[in-house]
Amino acid sequence: MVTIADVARHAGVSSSTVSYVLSGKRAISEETRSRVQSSVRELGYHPNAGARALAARRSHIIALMVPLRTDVYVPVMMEIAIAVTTAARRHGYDVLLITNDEGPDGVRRIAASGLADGLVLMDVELDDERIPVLRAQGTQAALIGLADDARGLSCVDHDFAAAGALCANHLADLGHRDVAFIGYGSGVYHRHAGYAERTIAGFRSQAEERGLRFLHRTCEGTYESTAGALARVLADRPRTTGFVVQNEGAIGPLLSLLRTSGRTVPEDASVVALCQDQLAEQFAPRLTAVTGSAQDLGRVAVEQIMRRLAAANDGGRPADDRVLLTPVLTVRDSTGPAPRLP
Amino acid sequence: MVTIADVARHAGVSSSTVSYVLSGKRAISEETRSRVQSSVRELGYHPNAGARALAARRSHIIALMVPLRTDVYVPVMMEIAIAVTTAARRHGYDVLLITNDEGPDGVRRIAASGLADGLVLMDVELDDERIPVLRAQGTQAALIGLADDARGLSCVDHDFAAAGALCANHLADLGHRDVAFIGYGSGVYHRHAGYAERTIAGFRSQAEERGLRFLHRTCEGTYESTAGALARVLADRPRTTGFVVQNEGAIGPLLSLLRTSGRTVPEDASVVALCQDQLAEQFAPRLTAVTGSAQDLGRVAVEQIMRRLAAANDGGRPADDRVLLTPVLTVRDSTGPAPRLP
DNA sequence: TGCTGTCAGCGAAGCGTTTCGACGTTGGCA
DNA sequence: TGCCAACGTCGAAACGCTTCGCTGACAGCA
Repeated sequence: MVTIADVARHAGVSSSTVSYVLSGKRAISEETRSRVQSSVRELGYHPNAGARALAARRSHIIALMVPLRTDVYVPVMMEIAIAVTTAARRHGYDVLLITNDEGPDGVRRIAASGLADGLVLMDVELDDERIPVLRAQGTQAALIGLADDARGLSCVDHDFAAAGALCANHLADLGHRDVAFIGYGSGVYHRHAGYAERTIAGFRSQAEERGLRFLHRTCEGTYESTAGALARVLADRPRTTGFVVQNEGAIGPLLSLLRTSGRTVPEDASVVALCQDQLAEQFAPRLTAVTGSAQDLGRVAVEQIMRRLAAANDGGRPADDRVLLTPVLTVRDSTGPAPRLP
Repeated sequence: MVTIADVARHAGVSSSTVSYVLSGKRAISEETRSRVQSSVRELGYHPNAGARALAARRSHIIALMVPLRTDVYVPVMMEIAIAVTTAARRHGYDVLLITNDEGPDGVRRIAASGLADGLVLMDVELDDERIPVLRAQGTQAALIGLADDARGLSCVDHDFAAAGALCANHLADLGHRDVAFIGYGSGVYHRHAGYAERTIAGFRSQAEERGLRFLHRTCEGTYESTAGALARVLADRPRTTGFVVQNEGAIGPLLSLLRTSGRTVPEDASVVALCQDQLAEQFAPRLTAVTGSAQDLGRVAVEQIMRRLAAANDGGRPADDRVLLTPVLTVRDSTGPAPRLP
């Protein structure tokens, strides 16, 4: 194992000088710097992470807490996780993966052991029990998702209300009057997942503003469940011509079911999906969809943590901020003018 | 911050005694043990990770290197990642997430800095350039996937050859004579991804044994690409009645296309998917599918690393092992007896 | 009674960094 | 020419833990 002392000896300087060359925290003559740097390269020196963390009281690790749940679209989670990792590396940080099932104790463990300098929390509930722990430990954290009380924290999320509103507007613009919103399973709403509630709220208020009549139906994302939801919609409002789906698992079934029931998309029924573009492109017809960038979510969360860390290090109190990413509606082949109904 | 010295003072013992209570590496009287343990609880002590790593020369972290690529089914990657994390926690380990784009340098960095005690590599290519680095650094590692030369490493993977064979057998049993294999995009085969090659190989040899005539077509997983692949199959072998799909993105399109072309599944055409059960259940009709457990993959990899770590710690040379998980074929509604063709 | 062995616990020496204060050396300025 | 500040470098003290060797105390045995 190559240590800083080996590098120092090789370069003919003291180990503190090597440390300063590497950290850039003090002025070093150009000549010494380059000599040290070539010794580092030549010996293949990598600072010992444990020793560094101990001495500097910074682990250069941020923890990412991911849900075990699979009722949300998994590729999005993965995309966020990878974006967090990539962004963190750009700041010289590594990412520790923690699962949600460790709960508040997990947060305590990570914070108290100094394993991580900061925490990114995914799948945050409106009233999340990890948040008080975070505050108590004084850990720097960024939430992906919005919490009721985010004092002392940073948040970033898609603007789901705007996304819902975009859907309502688009269908209204096309002349639809009766529309249905096929959402997540009831469990998602019961645990007050912010993204689900905010989407519906945004959709609802815009729908009302535009004079749309609408139904909201929960759906577990299976074929049967989708069939049930659709059947209830058509039973209650046979004249429904516009559909908004916020449940990746329900998209395929919904398209099949509409076809089976003799409705052609987009001539007889329009479908707007709230999902990633990549997924929207996979269906036939391609889906008009509302999306936000999952990567941006991860990237922004990391930047928020880095800002907080820097502020805390300068003795300041990190400013709380709250970023909402604007969603985009991409018109494809699954939406069209409302049909004339008999 | 609570240190081991605080706990020692609180319990009226020396800090080495606290350490021994926590690690169990020396005999401690029952009375002392319980006194220390309650001090630990009362003070909320968590050992400082950096100090522990420095002194014990063990970080209690394993690194997981995940692909950035998205041409493999992402939920499977996530499932593996979560299984690795969960399994590692059961052994008192945490998981560091590294992305593939760091390549061999990433491996070097992690190993040389002592950040992780072991490494789990996903998406291993047959001739992977990270492997020599692993060997050179003497890092304990487990590969998910099979490499050409795995000396000094442990491997675990699905038995893809057996999976391919299962598909061929199933279709042959049902009386199909002309079958098609819709695979991944050509890039996957060009980089010699083991899972893709081994599936085809297993399928091919069993198909030959059973006297099946078959075609292999690559497919990018989009609607167009699937349409192209299917069109070529039907042009070359119009009597094809059996389909094997190993490409999650192609499943939905394939089913739609078969329907559009006037073929009912399973009466006119049978479809076997190589995909997770969860996905297979989402389609209509539900798909007969061949699967292995992604969770087991992660769990086994962690156990392999733990074994290697334990062996290395006892001064021994860790035994290389290579585990192949047996896949399972679940018959659902997408396969049936071959139709009588005119 | 003295010797040996076991058991519990203690003290101190690291582990490899970072960082603070100190110390020559220069150069600029009066 | 003398003084001071800035610069570049060094030495040493942490950082909080693990672990090795040692020491009493006590029991068993001859």
